[in-house]
Amino acid sequence: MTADTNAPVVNLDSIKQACGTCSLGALCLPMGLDEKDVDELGRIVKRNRPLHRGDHLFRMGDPFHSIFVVKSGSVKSYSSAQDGDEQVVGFHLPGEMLGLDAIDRGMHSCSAISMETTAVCELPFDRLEELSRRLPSLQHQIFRLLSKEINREEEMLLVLGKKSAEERLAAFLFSLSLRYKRRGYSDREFNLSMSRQEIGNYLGLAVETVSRLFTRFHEEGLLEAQRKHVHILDMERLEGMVSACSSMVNDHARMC
Amino acid sequence: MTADTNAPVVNLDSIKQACGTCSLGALCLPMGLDEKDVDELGRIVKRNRPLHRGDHLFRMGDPFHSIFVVKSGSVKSYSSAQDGDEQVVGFHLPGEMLGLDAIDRGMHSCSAISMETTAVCELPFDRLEELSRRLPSLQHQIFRLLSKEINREEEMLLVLGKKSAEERLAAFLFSLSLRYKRRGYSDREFNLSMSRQEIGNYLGLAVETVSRLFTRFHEEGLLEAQRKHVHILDMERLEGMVSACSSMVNDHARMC
DNA sequence: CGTAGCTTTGAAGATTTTCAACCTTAGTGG
DNA sequence: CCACTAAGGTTGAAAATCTTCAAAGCTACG
Repeated sequence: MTADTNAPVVNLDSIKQACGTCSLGALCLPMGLDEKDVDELGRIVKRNRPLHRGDHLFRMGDPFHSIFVVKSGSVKSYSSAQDGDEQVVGFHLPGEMLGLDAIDRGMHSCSAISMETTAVCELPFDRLEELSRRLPSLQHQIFRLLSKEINREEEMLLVLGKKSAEERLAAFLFSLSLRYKRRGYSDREFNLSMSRQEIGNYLGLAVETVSRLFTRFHEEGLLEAQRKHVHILDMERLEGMVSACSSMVNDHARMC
Repeated sequence: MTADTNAPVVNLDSIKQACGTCSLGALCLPMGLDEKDVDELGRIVKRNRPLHRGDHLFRMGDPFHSIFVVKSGSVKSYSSAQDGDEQVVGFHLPGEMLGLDAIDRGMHSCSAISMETTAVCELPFDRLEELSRRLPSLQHQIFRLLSKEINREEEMLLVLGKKSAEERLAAFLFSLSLRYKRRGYSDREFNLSMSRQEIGNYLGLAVETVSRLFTRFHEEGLLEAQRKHVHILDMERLEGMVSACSSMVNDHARMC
């Protein structure tokens, strides 16, 4: 099993090109900003030291200062009920943003934990807010970003409210596939950074159900799955299982 | 059965007072805006003719121009999967906002339909955006609004992902109660504007399950329910059933 | 006053969870 | 380098929850 299954298939330049105006390392920048604006935005970005697996980016109740963009690795955001078990709110892959739900109350309403070695950019929100006053296109971009996150969660409501266990897992895998593809990774072969338990906590299913579904998908020739490593064999059928519904094709808020 | 169970218990003035800077009829205005700003905001608000039961405010796919605030009545927003059955995304009561999910793609990603005679204010988003460039506190308010909607939906994810049918209905009723209370209506007695089917489509349950739960709640002395009319008898126990989880206490984005 | 549309109720069925046990793998320390 | 261990993953059987199907009751409205 190769260790770098998730390595880019296309080179960074072509991603940048596809994104329009990208810089700031892995951070995708809003389109519609000129070079000077991008510079200004670049100046407020903080680069933090990398997080290790299990490190918290923030915890529920922490005061809100910044939103974060995943540069590499992956982050899980989750809220936990009194009884201890967690509802995973989202898995954040490189290029995706988190912390947007904290703007309202000025504190984080869910926790975020690194699922592997992860690098993030930190965007202090007060600076971003101030900058967006002067840059209309940035303001618009942030409105869109927030709206995008609302959309993603509305799709998730549809999945949790209407879909069977099978459809949920299919939608989840298809969504992951799409998100990797968009970033130039393989859409057919990747390593999950989350456990079966965490997938269950995301999809509202018991671990055992998730495990059984992986087994069934395997038996049906839909995919090969050895623990974290997933190889999708029949993408069309997978898509068919998903697009019976409107799906889960959105990734998290991204700047482009 | 009185027709005006949902009539305000306190008078309008005291609601205004509680809201801070309220005007524009039933529309609550952002706090932190001075009178001049409020005037400016007031000038961009369009007042539409009232909607009748069954009128669409917008449909999925419609181009996005405005966000809406419910002044009186109630609106259901829903997305429908290919197979026809709908997932209710939210019920919008007076003072609550809808249409925020359309900003990202420039078109509505769900439909909104009036559940009874309803009055709404229309806020053209381009004007709002332009105005918020000049009014930092308005900009901040809109960021918060969008974030609040993300929060509400994250709570809903927790409900759909982790809660039993009983807990879901309890959370729903408790949430309604709280939202009515905040606006000066009775929190113990109100008329539902949605059918059992629509409640089911919101909570991810079959109609029959919803109906049976109402019956059970009635038998247990939790409430009296005659079709649309609900009288909560044991608020503490209801709250207990809900706060076992973190609940569904948020209403939709509101300006104050 | 009749009818259509909601609501309720019962019984059977399906899906998913729970409980319990066992298997596999990665990591640890001898 | 190997054995051990803990954590994660899988599997089976029983149980619970919820849905589906079918039918009947109620009520609002024309």
